[in-house]
Amino acid sequence: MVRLSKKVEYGLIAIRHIATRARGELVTAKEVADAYGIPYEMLAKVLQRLTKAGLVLSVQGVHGGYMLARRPAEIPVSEIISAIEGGNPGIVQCLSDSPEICGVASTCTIKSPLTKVQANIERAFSAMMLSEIV
Amino acid sequence: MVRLSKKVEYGLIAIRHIATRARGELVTAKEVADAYGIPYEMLAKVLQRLTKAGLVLSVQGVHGGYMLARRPAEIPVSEIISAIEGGNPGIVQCLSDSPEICGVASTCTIKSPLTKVQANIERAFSAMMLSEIV
DNA sequence: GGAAACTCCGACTAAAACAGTCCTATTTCA
DNA sequence: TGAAATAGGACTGTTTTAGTCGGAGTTTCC
Repeated sequence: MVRLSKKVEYGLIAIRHIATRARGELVTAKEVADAYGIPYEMLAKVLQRLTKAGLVLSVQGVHGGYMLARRPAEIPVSEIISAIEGGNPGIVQCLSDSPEICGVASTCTIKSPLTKVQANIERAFSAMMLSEIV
Repeated sequence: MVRLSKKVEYGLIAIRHIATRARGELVTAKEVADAYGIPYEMLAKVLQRLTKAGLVLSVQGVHGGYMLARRPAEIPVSEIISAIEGGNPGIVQCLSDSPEICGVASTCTIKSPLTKVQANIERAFSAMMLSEIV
């Protein structure tokens, strides 16, 4: 029906793992990759995106690693997902950010009803905080 | 965030179009394709799947076409989607029908929390009936 | 009975997205 | 300086998606 990408899956596992640690403690990408059998380079890139989005903080150098930027109760799952996936493509092309290149645009009849469904889905992800999955 | 395929989009447009007609009146795939600028052969295949799933009835022959098998208020959008997309692949591979080939399966920590989110999404689609989008 | 109009069906191709890999900086610390 | 870590670009193979093609089966009309 709907499907999250592997990257999102990995990202959720990783950020949850980080969340289980004491606040301020650093966790390396390698540790997470080893713990769950996730390809290291893939995971590294996912964590970089989470860093860019301001969800986790990174420390470079030999004793570096990642830590949460906020408390788990303040991080909605929806934000994790959109940080990894990039934009916010709608449930249907029509509903995405990008201007209408829908093809059926002018005659599209299902756009407005689907807006409601989309809002429901987003609410489902927004309502769930990281703290709920640790 | 989540995205429906073009086929689903076309299917929704088509079945909605059919639903606007008088009960029992036949609508051809060509009519729908022309009306919305949808590739004919693609739409035909989508309608075939809807037929197989028992959502619409098809009549062959020169004055054939499609009509709804039930009243719009009795057709949930979720059923339309899964009729077109086939199985019901979960929000994450772990949650799909197929037995675990997840890779991280044994150590996967996010599976159970996501089950709730998935249930919410399915509810969002199940709650909306075809009659609500005509 | 034959042609036309339509549905039905499966195989095929092209393009895009996804998952994963590789390689190289850059930063930090011992 | 070298090891360990993040940062990030480029690349490849696989899968999914969108769309096409060709043909077969049905019904209706003449």
